[in-house]
Amino acid sequence: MARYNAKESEKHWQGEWDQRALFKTPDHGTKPKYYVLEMFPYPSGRIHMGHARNYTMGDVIARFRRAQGYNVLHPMGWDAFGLPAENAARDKGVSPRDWTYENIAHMREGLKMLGLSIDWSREFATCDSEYYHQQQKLFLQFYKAGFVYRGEADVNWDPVDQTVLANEQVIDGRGWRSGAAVERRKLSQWFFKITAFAEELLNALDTLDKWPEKVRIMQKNWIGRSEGLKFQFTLSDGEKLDVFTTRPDTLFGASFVALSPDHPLTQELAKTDLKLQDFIAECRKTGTAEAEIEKAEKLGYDTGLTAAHPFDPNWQLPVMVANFVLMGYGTGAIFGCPAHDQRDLDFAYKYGLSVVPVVVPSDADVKTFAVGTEAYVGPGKLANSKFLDGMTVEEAKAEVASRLEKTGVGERTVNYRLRDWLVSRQRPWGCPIPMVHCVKCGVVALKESDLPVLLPDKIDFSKSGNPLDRDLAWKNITCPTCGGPAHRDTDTLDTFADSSWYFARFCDPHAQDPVNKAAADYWLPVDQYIGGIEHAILHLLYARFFTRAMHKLGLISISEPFAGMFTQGMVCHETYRDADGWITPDEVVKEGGKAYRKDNHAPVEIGSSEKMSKSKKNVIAPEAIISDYGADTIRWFMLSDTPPERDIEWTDAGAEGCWRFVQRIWRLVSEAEGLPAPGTKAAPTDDVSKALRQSAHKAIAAVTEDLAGLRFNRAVAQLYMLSNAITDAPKADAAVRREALEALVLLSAPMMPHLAEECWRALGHQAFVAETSWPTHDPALIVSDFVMIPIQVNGKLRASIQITRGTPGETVQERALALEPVIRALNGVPPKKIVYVSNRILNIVV
RNA sequence: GCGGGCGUGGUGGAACUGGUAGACGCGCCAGACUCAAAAUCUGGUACCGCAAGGUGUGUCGGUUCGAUUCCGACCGCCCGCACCA
Repeated sequence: MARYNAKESEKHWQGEWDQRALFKTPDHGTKPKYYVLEMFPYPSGRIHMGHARNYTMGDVIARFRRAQGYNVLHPMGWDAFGLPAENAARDKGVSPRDWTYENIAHMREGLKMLGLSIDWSREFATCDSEYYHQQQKLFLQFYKAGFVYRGEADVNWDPVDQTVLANEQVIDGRGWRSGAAVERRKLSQWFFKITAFAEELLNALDTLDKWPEKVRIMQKNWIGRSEGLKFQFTLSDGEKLDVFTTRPDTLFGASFVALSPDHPLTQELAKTDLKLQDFIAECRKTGTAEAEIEKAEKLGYDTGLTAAHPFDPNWQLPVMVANFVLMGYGTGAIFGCPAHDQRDLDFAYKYGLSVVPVVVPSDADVKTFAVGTEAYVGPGKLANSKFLDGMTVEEAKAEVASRLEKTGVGERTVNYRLRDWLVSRQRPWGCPIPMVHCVKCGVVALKESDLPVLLPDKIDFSKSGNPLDRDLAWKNITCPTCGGPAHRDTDTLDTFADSSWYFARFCDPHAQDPVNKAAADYWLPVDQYIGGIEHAILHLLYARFFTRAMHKLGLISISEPFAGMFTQGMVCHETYRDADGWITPDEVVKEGGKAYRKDNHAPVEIGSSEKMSKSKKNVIAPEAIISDYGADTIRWFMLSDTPPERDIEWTDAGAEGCWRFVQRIWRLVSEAEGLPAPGTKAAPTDDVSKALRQSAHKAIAAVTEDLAGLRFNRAVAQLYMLSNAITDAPKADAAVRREALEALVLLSAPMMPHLAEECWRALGHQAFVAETSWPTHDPALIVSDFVMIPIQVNGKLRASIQITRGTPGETVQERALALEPVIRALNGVPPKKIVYVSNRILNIVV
C-alpha cells in the first residue's frame, strides 16, 4: 500500500470542507452553542510556531465540540492596527494599509494550510473602516455614559519625533527611534474610566472558575484593592493636607508627614524655594528601572512647614518632601511611622527622626521592646498610644477611624492600584477618536451621523510627528455645534481598545450597530478563550471592562466575556552561535549531539532552548514543516508530550516521530484486511478480541475526558496506546478490529483532521469525519473482570496476584500469605495487621 | 521585598479523591528484513547487583499500614508585581 501523501491529501480535504462550507456557522439552531476563540493575531507577515500551537489547540476544541453535537462558533480576524505597519511604511515607503492587508493575505493562507475549521465568512480586520466605524460609535456611547473623560496625563515625550512614547519605547531615558532624551510632559488626553469598575472587576474574578488561578491572582494584584483611612492634617500655614493610610492604628507612632515630589503642595512651595526645586530635579533623576528603585536611597527635604497631630494639636510633625512617596497612589502624601514601616524607618534614621514603637508583639515586654534596623509589621498590642493602649491592631484601626470620622477629619476609604486607562495615542495607524476641538465650544463629540471618521487615504511619514496632525485637509473641520472653525482630535485609540470587543463583533461581523444583540445573546460568552500568558493582565482586563461598559449601555446581556480561559505556553528551540553570533537552525547540522555549520563544518556552540525569536535566530517556519511533513504532523507535535500550558521545545527528532505516527495510522487502516462492511456489529468471540474492544472503549472514555479538560498531551498518549493495542491484536475478530480502527480515526480527527478523513474514506465511509458524531464508550466494557493486586509487606512490594474483581479479602489474604516472596519477607514472624483495600492493594504489617 | 508556581530516568513527561513510581513519546542498545541503506517489525532500556535483594520522585523531618501526592523547615529554578503608605 502506498505511503500517505500528506501534501495531496491535505489540499484535497481542505478543498472539500471549503466547498461544502462545513464550518460555516448559523446563528441559531436546536443544538447547544459553543464559542471557541483564540486571541486573534497581529498581521506581522507570516505565521509562526506560536500561532500554530495556539490555533491548533483551538481547532481541536472546535472539532471535538462540533462532533459532540454543539453548534460551534470558531472565527478568525486580525488585530490590524499598530506600530509595525507605521515602521514598515516609514522604512519601505509603502502605505500601512497596503502593507497590512498584504500581510493578512499571506497569513490567511498560512492558517488555511493548517486545516483549521474556521468560519471564514466572519473574518474582519480591526483596520477595516467598517470595524473602526462601529468602534467610534462605541466610543461616543461610552462618552455619553461618562465612561470616557479628558484628563491631564504625564507622558513620555520625544522632542525629535514629536510624539508620545510608550514606556517600552523609552530605553535608558531616550527615545528608541530618535535617541533623544525623553521629556515628561503634561498633555490633555482621553481616558477610559476603568477605575469606576474596579470593585466589580475584582469581585467577579471569584466567579471565573474556568480561568487559571494564576491569571486571576495577577488581575487581583493589578487591581490592588486596599482598605484604609483618608484623613486631614492641618498645616502650620493653615492649609489642609489629605493623607491615606492602611495603618491608622499606628498614628501615635508618627514622626513626620511626607509629600510626593509631584504633589501640588510641593509644586506650590517650589515656586518660592530654589532648593526645593533642586531637590525635585534630583528625585526625577532616579530612573524607573526596578534595580534602581531597589537601591535608591531615601531622600528627604524639610519644607519648614509642620502638621498638627489629629489627636493633639500641640504635637507638630515636620512636613518633608520624600522621593519614595508616589503621586499616583493614595493622595500622594503620607504620615510616616518609622517603627512599623521599613521605608519610614530608613528615612527616619537618615534624618534623625524619632522611632517610637506603638505595636508590641504579644510575647515581648512593652517597656523594653525596641525597633532596630527592621520595622515591626506583625500583630500585637498597642502601646505608647494613649486611649489605644492594650488594643489589638484591628481594634485600634477601627477606633482611630471612628474618632476621626466623628470629627469630620477623616473617612474610611478603599484605594486601588488600578489607574484609569489612557487611550490617546499620537499615531496615524489606529482608530481615529471621533471628537472635535472647537475654538469656541471646546471639546465637542461628533454626531453619530458624522461617522465614520475615516483615516486619510495617504499618510505622510516623511516628517517627524503625527501625520494626522499635519494633514490639515483632514484635520480642519467645522464645529458640529456652532459651525465655527474647529479641528479633529488627531489622536487614535490605543490598539488594546480594538481587541476589547472583537469577540462580540464576531457574533455578527457586519451588523449595523457595534453589536447585534440577538446574535451576541446567543453566542456570548466565549466558552473557551485561548491565548498567551503575556495578555493575562491588560488585554483580559480591558476586554472585561469593555464588556461591563457595554452591558451597562444595554448593548449586551453578559458582563463577563470569557467563561473559560486557557493560557498556552511558548514554542522554544535550541539556539546556535559561533564567533560571529547567532546562527539559524537550517545553517546547522547535528552529528552525535554536536552541532556544525553546514557550509564549512566549523563547530557551533549549542545554547539553551529559548522562545523562538528573530533576535536569537532560532525560528522554524511552520510553512516549511507543513511542506515537508504536512499540517497533521505539526498539529500532532504541538499537542504531544508537553502539557499545553507549558513551554514546548521544537525538535527535528520529535517532528519526525510525529510524521512516522501519521504513516503508522495510515498503515494500520489501509493494510487492514478482511474488515466487514461499515456498521457491522458483532460480539467478540475470544479473549484477544474482547481485550481489543476494551482498549478501544477505554480510549474513547479517556480521550473524551482529556480533550474536555484540555489535556491534549494525555489524549495523545491514549491514542498511542490504542494504536499499539491494534497492532498487537492482528488476529482479533474483524468486526472488533473495525470498531477499534474507527475509534482510533474518530478520536484522532480533532488533532489530525486530514488524515482522519483519508482513513475514514479508506474504511468505506462516505460521510466526512467533520460531520460524523463523536464516539461514545460502553461503561460496562471498560471494567475488567480481573485485577492485579500488589502484595506489600510493611509497605514494600513483594509480589502481585491476579484476582477476580470482588474476591473477598480473606481469600486474597490467604493466597497472599502462601506466596513464596511473602513467606521469605515475613521470615516466620506472624503478621500484626493486614490492610486490604478492595480490588486495589494488600499490605501485610509485621 | 510581596504574590504565585515548579523540582520525577539520557530526555519531554504520566501517576484519578494517598494505594504496583516512571504510562506514552523521543533517544539509545540488540536482533529481524536488506547486497547495503532508508522505511518497517521484534525485544530491551531508573540506579546498584551475576542473583537474591537493595536504593530511588530537590534536601531534612513529620503524619500514615502505605507519601511524587498531605504537613513543617530548608535548597534551587521560573513567572508576575514592585518605594502602593
